[in-house]
Amino acid sequence: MHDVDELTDRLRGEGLRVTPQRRAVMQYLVGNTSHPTVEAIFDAVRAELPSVSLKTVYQTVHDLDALGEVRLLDVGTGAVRVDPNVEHVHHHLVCQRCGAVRDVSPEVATELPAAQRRRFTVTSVEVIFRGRCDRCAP
Amino acid sequence: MHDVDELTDRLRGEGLRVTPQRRAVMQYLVGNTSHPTVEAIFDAVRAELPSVSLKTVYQTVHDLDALGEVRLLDVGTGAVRVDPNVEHVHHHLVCQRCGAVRDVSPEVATELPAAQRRRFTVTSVEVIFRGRCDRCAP
DNA sequence: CACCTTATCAACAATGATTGTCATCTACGA
DNA sequence: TCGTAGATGACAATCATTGTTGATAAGGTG
Ligand SMILES: [Mn+2]
Ligand SMILES: [Mn+2]
Ligand SMILES: [Zn+2]
Ligand SMILES: [Zn+2]
Repeated sequence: MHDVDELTDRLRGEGLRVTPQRRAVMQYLVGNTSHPTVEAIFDAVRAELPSVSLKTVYQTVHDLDALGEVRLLDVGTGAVRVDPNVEHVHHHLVCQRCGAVRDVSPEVATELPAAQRRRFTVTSVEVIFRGRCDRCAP
Repeated sequence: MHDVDELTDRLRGEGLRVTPQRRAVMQYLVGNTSHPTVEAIFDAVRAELPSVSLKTVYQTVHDLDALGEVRLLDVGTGAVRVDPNVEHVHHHLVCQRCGAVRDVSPEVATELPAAQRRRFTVTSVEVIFRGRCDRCAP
């Protein structure tokens, strides 16, 4: 994800307007590695802008997704997770107790077996390791 | 997944009762490779038993899941998919156009990189290949 | 085989995440 | 500065799923 200034330019370049709400969402996401839910972003932004609505956060997150500045992940924790790390291909660790999501480098080989490669055009591969994070280990 | 007779025994063994509705759900799932949604099972069963309720199908599917006779997959298509193939470890192809889900043999190496293996206890790995199935290819 | 207990049934309401509607407001290019 | 496309926020609606409940029926027991 780019920094807020560049994101501002990109939004305007698409004919979209840059509002304090959008700026606050972007600021919160830049460099964030926690894979927050929309709700979590909402709570963070509300600390600055108490009147912001959840709908606006959804809106902004979707616009950033359309620009390719974030990715929206469904890792099975109930709500979509927002991932600003779009620069590096990577996979995810999901703690099934606390819901924490962490990045995994893509050393894992994820080629579709040749037999099926002819009958399916793969556009993306998602690998999710589920288990317990160190803080939640028994 | 076992056959209907064995499933019947297993349910009774758990003190659960075997009803025509449950039998119909099980019959539909045995050998089914389509990864149906609960709604799809509901529609199929309703053809035989018009009075069956969606809740009952959810109920049955959850009981079968608790028995380990099916697995409930969230592959990001909106509704849970029911997978009676619990015998073989495998991963999934998901067509992003029609929602079809197909099995992939687990030839893919899915070991967590050593660096992170110490800080996370993996209990399951899910690999989802997304793209276009042959019927939906442009 | 009839009884009794208790799980199941089906209708209905409720949930939680997300999206749609719409009247009002505002950013920003002209 | 102005006009307007676009954003905002309050609110209702959606969709998959779960909770509740009175009525029903399975099946172990005698
Ligand atoms: Mn990530
Ligand atoms: Mn499968
Ligand atoms: Zn954890
Ligand atoms: Zn398809």
